[in-house]
Amino acid sequence: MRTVNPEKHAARRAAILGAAAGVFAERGYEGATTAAICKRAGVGSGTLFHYFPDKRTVFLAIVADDLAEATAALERIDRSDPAAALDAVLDLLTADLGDPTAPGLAAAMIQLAQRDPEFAATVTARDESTRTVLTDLVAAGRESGVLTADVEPRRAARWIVALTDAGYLISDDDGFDAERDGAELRRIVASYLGRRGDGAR
Amino acid sequence: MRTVNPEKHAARRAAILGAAAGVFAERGYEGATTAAICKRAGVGSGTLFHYFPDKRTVFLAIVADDLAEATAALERIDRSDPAAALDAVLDLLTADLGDPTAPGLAAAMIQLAQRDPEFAATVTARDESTRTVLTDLVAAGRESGVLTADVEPRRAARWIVALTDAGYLISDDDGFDAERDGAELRRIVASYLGRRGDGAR
DNA sequence: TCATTAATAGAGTAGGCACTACAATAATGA
DNA sequence: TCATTATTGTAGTGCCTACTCTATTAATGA
Repeated sequence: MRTVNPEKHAARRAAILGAAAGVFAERGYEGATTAAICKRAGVGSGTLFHYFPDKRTVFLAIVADDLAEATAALERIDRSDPAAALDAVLDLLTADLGDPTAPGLAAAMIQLAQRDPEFAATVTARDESTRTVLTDLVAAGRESGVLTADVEPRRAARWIVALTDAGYLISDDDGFDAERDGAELRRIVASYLGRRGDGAR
Repeated sequence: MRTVNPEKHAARRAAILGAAAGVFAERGYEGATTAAICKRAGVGSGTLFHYFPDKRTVFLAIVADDLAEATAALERIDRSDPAAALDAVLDLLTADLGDPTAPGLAAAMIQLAQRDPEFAATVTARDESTRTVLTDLVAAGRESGVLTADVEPRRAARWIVALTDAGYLISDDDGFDAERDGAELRRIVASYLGRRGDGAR
């Protein structure tokens, strides 16, 4: 007999997904070849297709894993103080601003979401969980008086997410600085929401 | 003898580019097949490659044409009043927010720019002309006192462009409304720049 | 009208792609 | 140790791709 070793399996799987994320980021979904993914992961094509039925599922797994991680991180946030919680969410959203693969990966996701409804749903779900939390926080912040701007919480939440996405899009520009531009992003959000007291943070 | 008819040539060329833009938007750069472009444009593959040497050049032409158009529109703006000029630039930047192909096209551009330096330069040039104008306007606005926020003009210009780009990326979301969300975008920019008087516009 | 040649379509081609078939290896339980 | 089977690599395979070749059409100038 022989049973599966779940740790080894998970490790190999993660290695493949990591390599795949890099290739997808550099070449887009269609441009990424399974051969390139195999090479970077250091496995044969037989191995790749032993772990995943097809290329599409590989990409889906990347997003699904990230969704699970992001959701878990969101749930760990203490929401008793809206202002502090808002900062914490922004920390999460801007955490990977220095990651050079981020813009390419985001572009690849948008691209596939364009014509793959199931994939689109996964991506939407990822944004949705963040938006829901932000919507609540903005509403609570306005009620408690910390946020003074007259905004619709739901719409504001969407734009805050969009704003951080924008950060990833320009993060491969010359002159982009993860720290300084991260601070700028917070300043934009703070002024948008009419945050009282600390202008930037 | 027979000479080229520049009008007919330009018309056919434009028809091909229009069809190509749609296909690139829907399927991404690699996912777009020349066959699909030909079919949508209603021409044979021989015709396509009579007008363009290869697929990459087709995409490059789309961006280059758009760059020329955008630059011309920017130059037409009266820059004597910084506040009004800022509004005019924002009008230009948000003009196509209702275009359903915009997010896909933007994603395809990011994707190809990732690994094609010449293409990346063209895209950068497109953003750069807008950024330069915005940088000047923000600086002028601060000097004249219309803009009260303590921002670096250059960095602010970059973020304003990024913000509008983000608008295009979320413009295929459920609940997105070109007019309302366009207004929201202006509100964000206005508060960010500390625009005096009219909060939204 | 007629020679010239731009414009066009469509069949064809070489190469690259996702994915498979299969043989070989090695980790497990007994 | 040995049987079992999860795991792996390699050598395909058929399909689809960007692009080419060539024959045909039709617009122009003389």
